[in-house]
Amino acid sequence: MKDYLYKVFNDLKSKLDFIEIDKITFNVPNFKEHGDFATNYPFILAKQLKKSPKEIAKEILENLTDSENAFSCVEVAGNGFINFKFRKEFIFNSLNKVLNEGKEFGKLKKYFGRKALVEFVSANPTGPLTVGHGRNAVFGDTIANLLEAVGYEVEREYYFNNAGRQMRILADSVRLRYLELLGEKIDFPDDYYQGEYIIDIAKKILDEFSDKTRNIDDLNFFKEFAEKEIFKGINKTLERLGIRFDNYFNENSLYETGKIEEVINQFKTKEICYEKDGALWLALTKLGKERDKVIVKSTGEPTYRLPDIAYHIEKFKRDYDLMVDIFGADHIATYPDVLAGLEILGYDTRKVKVLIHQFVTIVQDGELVKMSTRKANFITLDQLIDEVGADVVRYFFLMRSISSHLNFELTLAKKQTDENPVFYLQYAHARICGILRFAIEQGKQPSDKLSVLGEDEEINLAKHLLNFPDVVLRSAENYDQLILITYLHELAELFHKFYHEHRVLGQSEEITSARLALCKAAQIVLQNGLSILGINAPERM
RNA sequence: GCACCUGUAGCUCAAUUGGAUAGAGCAUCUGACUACGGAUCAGAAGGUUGAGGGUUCGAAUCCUUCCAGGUGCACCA
Repeated sequence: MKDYLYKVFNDLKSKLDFIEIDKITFNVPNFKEHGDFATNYPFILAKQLKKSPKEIAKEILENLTDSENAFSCVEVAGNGFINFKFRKEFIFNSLNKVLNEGKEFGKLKKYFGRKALVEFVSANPTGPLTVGHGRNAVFGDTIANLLEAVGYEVEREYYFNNAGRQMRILADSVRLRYLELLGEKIDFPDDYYQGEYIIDIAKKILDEFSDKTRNIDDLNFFKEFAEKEIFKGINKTLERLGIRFDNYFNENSLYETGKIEEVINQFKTKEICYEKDGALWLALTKLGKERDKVIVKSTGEPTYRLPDIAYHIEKFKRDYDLMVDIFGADHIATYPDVLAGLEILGYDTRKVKVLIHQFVTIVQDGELVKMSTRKANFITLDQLIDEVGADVVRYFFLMRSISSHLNFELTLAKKQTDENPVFYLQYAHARICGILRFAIEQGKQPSDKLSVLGEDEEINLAKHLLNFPDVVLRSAENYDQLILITYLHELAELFHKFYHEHRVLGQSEEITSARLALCKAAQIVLQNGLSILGINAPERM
């Protein structure tokens, strides 16, 4: 429907030369008396044309040609809105597009031929994924799905660091637990990894090597073993949520291939860094930033900024049109430095999109569940999936805007009742499947003659279904999964209303067939939408 | 102290990015199947959008000053 509106306004350009298509927006009004779509375009033109919005609206209206006879009513309303109402025949005929395209309905070509990289999770292999990583993982995967839906060729990438102090402590934690299992009396340090999973890894070493590795004091052995085990666990958890990565990028490789050194040299050539107190500083104040930042410590080790910059340069070299980074709120202060560094070196940072999500807290029985990684009393993502299942986990992580804190209500998530919002969507789908199963038993078929329909609930549902591609587009372009979620919720609601008011089966042949087709279309859109969210559309519940 | 995020119905959150009368779910109260799944539907009640000021045809949204909560502010990542 929106396509048609843009087409109509495009035709208008030959008559009214002030029309600029990319400045026009159409939206679904809050009140149905205002029609199916409305535009505020006359208001936008008012200043430029020095006329009242109302006059402009009238002028547009007089020149509009409805070539396909799609509108039942077009009118100027309020002080200059233009409202459009579509004929039901146009709506129901358009619905055949949904049925014909099936799984492809909602897949767009707009960004076809462009490459996107989505980097997310990127947790270092020091322990199982936490609930916080869960939000990052599910959101990142959904953004990747959305970009795919609008035509991008998407790669999912996991960036990790398996060097440095953290990993040494991890390795030594495992070593000590292993020795403990061998009966040695160990004084386990407070600032080591306390988690149960460390003991599990130690047990695996014991199983595999018995006491042969007892006297190994090379931490590398323990490090590699632990890393392998932890990654295995992380991937298993992600797999349960339906998340798979195309690439794993090891930060260490940047050192091995001399990329870090390269970046330093480039900064030096640009004369944008200087030495002070034995450290190398990046002169960000020259770019109008508040303060300079250290890129190489006096110990000779780079700070995180350098590898992060080098990593992004590698991404640029791989020639993506879009690079999305997904971080938790704790990274808020770090990425501006990285972007500044890239800009100094002449990279177009508009291709980098940084999405920051706020933290997750677990609420149980109205009380905050306190979590601390050091004490290892955190809830792992795996435990969460055990408790409520993958679909609920995904939905709960997606149902809030990323800029808001997320209270994961465990008590609510566990409920298999109408209080749990994910079931509302899934139930609508299961219900449709029920009807379609029943129809097959009775030998009824959907037809393509939908325009025999005309009840309010049928029209409302049909119109909503046709908006799906536009919702996918808006959702992807705004990196906002909530637009899609809200849409699907409304869709389920409209279907339930329709279902309640009108029976599908047991009507006249042509009505039953047409309603079956409407159900089928609703099923397609629900499936396609849920699939972008990575949530199952069950046939039975 | 500085930067970023948040503040909307009793609770958890929306609001097509500056649009028309601020909407959902839960909780509360009323109602609705001898037929396709009642995990549903219809209705009631619930609001000075944290507070004040400003910008304009028009503000929950933008600017500004406060108030409250969260996160970060290292030669940690």
